Amino acid sequence: MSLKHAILGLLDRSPRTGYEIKIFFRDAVKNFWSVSDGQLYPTLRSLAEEGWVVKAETVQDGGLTKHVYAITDAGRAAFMEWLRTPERSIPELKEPFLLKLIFFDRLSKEDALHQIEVQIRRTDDALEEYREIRSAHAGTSSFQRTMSDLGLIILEARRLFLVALKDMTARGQLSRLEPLFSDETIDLVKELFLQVIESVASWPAEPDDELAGDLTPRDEMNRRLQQLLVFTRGGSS
Amino acid sequence: MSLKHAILGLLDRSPRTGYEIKIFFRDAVKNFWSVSDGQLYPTLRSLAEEGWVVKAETVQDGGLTKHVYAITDAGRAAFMEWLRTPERSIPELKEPFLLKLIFFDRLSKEDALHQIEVQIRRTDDALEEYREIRSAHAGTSSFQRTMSDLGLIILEARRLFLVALKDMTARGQLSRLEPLFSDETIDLVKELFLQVIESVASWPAEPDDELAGDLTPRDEMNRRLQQLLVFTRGGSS
DNA sequence: CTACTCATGTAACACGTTACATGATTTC
DNA sequence: GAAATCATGTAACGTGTTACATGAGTAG
Repeated sequence: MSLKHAILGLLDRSPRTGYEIKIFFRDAVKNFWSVSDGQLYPTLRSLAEEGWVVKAETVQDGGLTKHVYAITDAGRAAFMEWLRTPERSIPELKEPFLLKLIFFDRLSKEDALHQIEVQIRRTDDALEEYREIRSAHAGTSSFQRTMSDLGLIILEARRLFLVALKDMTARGQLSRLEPLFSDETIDLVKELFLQVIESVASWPAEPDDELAGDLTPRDEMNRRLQQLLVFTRGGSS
Repeated sequence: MSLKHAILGLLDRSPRTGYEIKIFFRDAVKNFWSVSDGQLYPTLRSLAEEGWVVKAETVQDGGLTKHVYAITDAGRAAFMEWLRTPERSIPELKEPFLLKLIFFDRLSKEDALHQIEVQIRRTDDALEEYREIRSAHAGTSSFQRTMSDLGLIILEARRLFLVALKDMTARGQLSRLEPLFSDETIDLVKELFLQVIESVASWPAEPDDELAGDLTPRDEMNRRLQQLLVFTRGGSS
């Protein structure tokens, strides 16, 4: 169970109360893995029963009762074993919207378009939240922070799909027996991604602070991408 | 519950057996929404109890017992109500791998890299499966078919993230206080996506089969993207 | 004095997985 | 004759949500 082990990981950093763990999942892991009260507190009890955590302290902070949990050696061992075990699967795209999409031919064009628009709005909302997370993390550094990078890039891809789908639906062109994106388009997007990766890979292995004022490989990549956009815009027929 | 209503949608197309529904979820909705036997058969019974489906026929096909289910008027009404109700939320990125990633600073560089590589391999496997679905759907047309477009574009984005993460990890550059992708990179990728969308939007409203031999807007877009790739490759410093 | 946040929990339910159980037909 | 596929189901368990329940402190 991932949640149990993630809680152990937090307690391994420092002992904390159920409420503090709750705040972490509400704010720090926002949009990734939400945890309800009805799941968190029973999980803490279950962790205690397994001997992986102990209720270290019960503080009476001005009438309020706080239970501070701490990890045990057994808990630490269980956590590290979980952490070292690679995840061997990736999740399905199990969205209720996609299940509904199968039957969209039964809807009027107006109904279908409206539903796709709602999805685009929700995607934009989520993008906005990820941008906020990114801002909040600015100047910090960790694996955790990179998660907002994934959120942004995945949601932009999702948005691309939805807008293209909306467009094709509006024009009634889903009957043209062609995919939304051609194989060539997918391959080209893939190629573009590869170029981004190559640019990242061309960063110097040793950070060289003395060159801070100069053009970094990242700047260079952005300059190239920028030019590329001007190029395609200008070449529009 | 989405599954119940999706089953109703299938039965609304034509009556079928539990096994036929099972095959649909195994093959047609592969990688999107898998359903186990232990969930399917109880769900069918529950649908019957609610009066949304009826066991229309029990065929003794050479010793094998087949139960053919058919949708009722009440079932049809429930299905259409579900179908017409827009999904007001989008799913979280609830991947066990991401929960683990929070604590990757506790792993050795080798362990971290290995785990990221496993994820990349699984992503490639899934991409391969989506390409197969695309091929299987070639020449057909429906909303359902577009789902593989989403799968491909989302997985390519995921792959971009993983490879960049692996690269930064290998170089120990996650401590450089900079995001995996800069704001500019995200904006530029977004711009590129917008151009793909614009190209899709510029398709003629009326399919004109007589121009089939000519350069379609899609071909035109691919030509531009191709040029763009040559341009950035050539401009490499 | 009202509403919100802090703080902790329980109970019922919903959804989903895994393992088990049975038995016939078809393919190698 | 062994293995895979066709065909249907049950039981136990794991995970997660929603609603409920309680009570103190703090900001408007």
